[in-house]
Amino acid sequence: MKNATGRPTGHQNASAPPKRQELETKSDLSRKQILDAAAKLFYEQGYAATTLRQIAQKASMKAGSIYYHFGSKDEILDEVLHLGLEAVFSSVRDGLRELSDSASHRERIECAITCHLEALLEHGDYTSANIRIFGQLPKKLKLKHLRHRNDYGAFWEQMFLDAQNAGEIRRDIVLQPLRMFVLGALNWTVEWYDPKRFPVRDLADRVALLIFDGISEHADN
Amino acid sequence: MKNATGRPTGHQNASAPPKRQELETKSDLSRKQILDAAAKLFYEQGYAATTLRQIAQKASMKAGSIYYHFGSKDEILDEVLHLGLEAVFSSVRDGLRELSDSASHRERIECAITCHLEALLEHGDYTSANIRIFGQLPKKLKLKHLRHRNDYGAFWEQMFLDAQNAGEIRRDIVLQPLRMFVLGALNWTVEWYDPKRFPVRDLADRVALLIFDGISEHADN
Amino acid sequence: MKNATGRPTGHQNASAPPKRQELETKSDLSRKQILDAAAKLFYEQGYAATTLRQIAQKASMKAGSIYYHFGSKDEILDEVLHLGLEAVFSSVRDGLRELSDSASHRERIECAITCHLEALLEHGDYTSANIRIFGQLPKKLKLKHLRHRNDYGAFWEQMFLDAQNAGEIRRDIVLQPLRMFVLGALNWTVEWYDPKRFPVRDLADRVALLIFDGISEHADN
Amino acid sequence: MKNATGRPTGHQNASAPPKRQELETKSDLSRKQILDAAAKLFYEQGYAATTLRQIAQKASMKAGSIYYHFGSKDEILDEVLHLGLEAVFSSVRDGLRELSDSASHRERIECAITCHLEALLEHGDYTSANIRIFGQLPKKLKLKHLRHRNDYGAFWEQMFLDAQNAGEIRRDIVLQPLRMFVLGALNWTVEWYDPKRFPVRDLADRVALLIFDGISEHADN
DNA sequence: GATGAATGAGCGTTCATTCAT
DNA sequence: GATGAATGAACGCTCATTCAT
Repeated sequence: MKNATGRPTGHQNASAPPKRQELETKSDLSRKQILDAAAKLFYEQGYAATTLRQIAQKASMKAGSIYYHFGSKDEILDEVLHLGLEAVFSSVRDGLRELSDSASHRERIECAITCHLEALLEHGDYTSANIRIFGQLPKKLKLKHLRHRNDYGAFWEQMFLDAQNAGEIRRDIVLQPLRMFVLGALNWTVEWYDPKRFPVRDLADRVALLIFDGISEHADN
Repeated sequence: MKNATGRPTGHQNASAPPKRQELETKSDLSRKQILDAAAKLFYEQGYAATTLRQIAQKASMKAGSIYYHFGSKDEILDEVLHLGLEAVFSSVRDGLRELSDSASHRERIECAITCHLEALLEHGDYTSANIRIFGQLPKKLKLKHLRHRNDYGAFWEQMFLDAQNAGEIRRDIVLQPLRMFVLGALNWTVEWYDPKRFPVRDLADRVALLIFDGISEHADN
Repeated sequence: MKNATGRPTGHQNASAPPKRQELETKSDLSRKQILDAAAKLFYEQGYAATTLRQIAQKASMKAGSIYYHFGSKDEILDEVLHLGLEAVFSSVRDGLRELSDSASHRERIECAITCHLEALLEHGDYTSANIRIFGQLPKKLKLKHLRHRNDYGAFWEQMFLDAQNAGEIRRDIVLQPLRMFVLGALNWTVEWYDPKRFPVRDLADRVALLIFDGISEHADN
Repeated sequence: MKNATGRPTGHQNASAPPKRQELETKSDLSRKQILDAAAKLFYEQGYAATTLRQIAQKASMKAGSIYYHFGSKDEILDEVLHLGLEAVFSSVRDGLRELSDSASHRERIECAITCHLEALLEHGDYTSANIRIFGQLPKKLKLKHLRHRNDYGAFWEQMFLDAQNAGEIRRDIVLQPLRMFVLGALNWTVEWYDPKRFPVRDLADRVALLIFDGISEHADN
C-alpha cells in the first residue's frame, strides 16, 4: 500500500486509537476517520456485511479514496483488530499501574475488570468489533492476531495466579477456565449492554462481587 | 417456497434439529442436509460471508436445488435461528423436568447450566450459530426472533428469582445483570471450548461453583 | 418430442384451435390446456417473460408434465403461432365462402375485416399472441412462419386487387401499403380493444367506412 | 442510483433522445450509449428477452458498469419509454407549430401524420421500442407511463375534434375509434416498414389520402 | 401420464478494486 | 489526496429442462 507518511506497513504502535497527540496531517485525519467508521460498522454488521462504500460514506469520502490510505479491506480489518485489542490491553495495564502498591490482589482484579469493561463499553468500537468478529475470521487472519490475544489472556492468568499464590483465591479453583468464564461474562456485555440501564462502574462492581463471593446465601454468614 | 409435504410454512415444531425420528422422504433429508450445512457455515463464517454455493456443496447438491426446499437464504437463516434457540431451550426445560421434586434451587440452576452447555457444545451447530450471528443481523430479522429469545431469558430470571425467594441467593444480588453475566460466560464458551481439554460436565461444575461460591478464600472457611 | 397419439411432430393441421371435433384422449385435453394457457400468457406478457411454471399452473399441472406433450418451450410457441395465424386465416376464408356470389367487392372486404377482427378479439388468444410477439421473435423462428404469414398477406392483396380491377377501388391507390395500413389498424386493436365499449361488429363497420369513404366532408356530397 | 452530474432523478427533459447539443461529460456519453443500446434491443427482442450483458456489450462496457449510471434494468426501461414517447410527441408538436396559421385542419392532420411517422421510422429506436413493448409490460410499470400516453392520445383527439367542428370531418365519424385506427395504422408500420421500399413522406401521404378520401371509386368523381 | 426433485446455465445485481484525471 | 468511472468476479436467485419413480 501507499503510505504517505512513510510509516511501515504494519500496525501503528499507537497505544489506543484516539490518543495520538495530534493528527498533524490531513492524511492522518482521513486515516483515522476510515478506521473509526470501519470499526463501528464491523461491530454493527460484521466484516463481510460491511462494504467499503459504507465505510467511505461514514468517513465522508468516496470508496476509491480509501485506497490511498489502505491497501485493501483486509488491511483495514487488520488495523481495527489490532487497535481494538491494544485498546483494552493498555486500558487494563494503565489502570493497574495507577493502583497503589499496597492494593490487594482482589483490588487489582477488580480494577482490571473495570478497565476492561470501560474500554469495551465506553470508548470501544474497536474493541467491540474485535470481540464480535474475531471468531468468524478466516484461519489465516486469526493466526496473525492470536499471539497478541494470547498475551492478553496470559496477562489475566498471571493476575489470577498471583492472587492464588497470595492466598486470595481458593486452591481448588482451576485458573484457565476461570479466566475464560470471567472474560466471557465481560465480553458478552457487548451483546446486551445498555448505558441507560446500568453505569459501567456499577456493572463492574457486580461482576467482581459475583466472581469473588458468588451468590449463595451461606449458612455461616 | 414450495412445501411439498404440506407442512405449514412456519418453523418445524421439532424439539431439536436432529431429533425427528425418521427422515421419511427424500425431500426431508435434503432439507435437513441444507439446514445442517447452513448452521455449521453460519457458525464458522457468519451469515453474510456464507454463500449458497457453499451451503449447497456441503449438502451435496447444487445451489439452485436449495430453492426447491427454501424460498431464500433468509428463510434458511430463519429456520436455523429458530431451531438453534429451541434446541437449548428444550434441552434446559427437559433437563429440569427430570429433576427430582426435592431438588434444591441450586441443583436446579446447576442442571440448567449443564443442559445449556451441553446443547451448546455437544450437539450445537444450530445453537452456536444462533449465538454467534444474532448480534450482527439486520434489525428486521432480529425483531422476528426477539420474543423467543426474551422468553428464554425470562425463564432463567424466574429460576433465579425462585432461588432468591427461597433464600438460596443473597438479597443484595440484582438478578438481571446476574443472568446476563451467567449466560454470557456460558455462551462465550463457543469461542474457546475445546472438547479435548475439558469435558462439558466438568466445565459446567466449575461455572456453577464460581457462580455460587465465588473464588475467594474466606476467612471463615 | 414424444407424441402419444403418433401425430407427426409438425403443426397439427387443425383448422382452428378449439375445433377438433372431440378431444378423445386425456392427452389431447392436456395438450389443449397447455396451448390455451400458453397463448394467453404469451399474449399478456410476451414469450420470454412467460415461464413454463406459469403455463403449467394455468393448465393445472406441474412444469415437468408439459414435456410429455411438447419437446420444449419453443415447440409450444411454434404451435401457438401456427394456430394463431390459422385461426384468422380460416375465419376470413370461411366468412367469405359463405357470402353470396353476387356480393360486391366492398362487401367481400367488409366481410374480411369483420372476420379478422372477430378472430382477433373474440376467440383470439392464439391470434393476439401471434400478433403481439411475432415482431420480437428470433430471426430463425420468424423465417419459419413467414411463408404462412405471406400467404395471408397475399390473400388480402388479391382481394384488394380484384376490387380494383372491378373498378371499386380507385386506380391511384397503391395496394401494398394499403393492405399494410388496413391490417395495421386491425391488428393494433389488440392493444386497446375493450369489449365493454364497442361491439366488434360496430368497430368493423367503422373501419370499413373509414377505409372506403374516408372522413372528409366533401363539398359535392 | 448515483447521479453524478446532479441532474434530478426523474426523466431528462430532453426533447428527443439524440438532441442534447453536446455530451459534455464522459458520464453523459456512457449514459447515452446505454440508452441507445437498450432502446434498440428492447425494440428488437422485447424487454424480458434483453439482458444487461447484451446492453452493456452494445454500449461497449461491462454489465456491472451500467449500475454506475442506472439503478436497475427497470430504470433504463423507464427512461427509454419516456424518451420514446416524448420523441414522437414533441416531433408532432413542433411540426404543427411550424405550420402557417392559415393551414386547414386537413393540412394540420397530414402534418401530424408525417411527424409521427418520421419520429417512428427515422430516428426511432426509442419510440419503436415504446410502441412494441408497452403492451406486455407488468401493470405497475404501465401505470407510471399511462398519463403521458393518454396526453398524447388526447392531443390527437382534440385535433380531430377541431377539424370536425370546423366541418372538415363528417359528423357521422366517431372520433375515438378513428384516432385508434389511425394511430394503429401508423404504429403498425414499425412491424413492416422498409426504408428501401417507400420514403416516409410517401407513406405519410398515402395514409392521409386513405383516411381523408378513402379508397372508393365514387360515382360522382 | 404425471410429478417431485434436481441441475446447469444464465440472469440482475453488488462489490472490492483499479486508475486516469 | 481525492474522485468519477469502470471492471471482473461472485452473489442470490430463476428457469427450462431432465429423469427416476
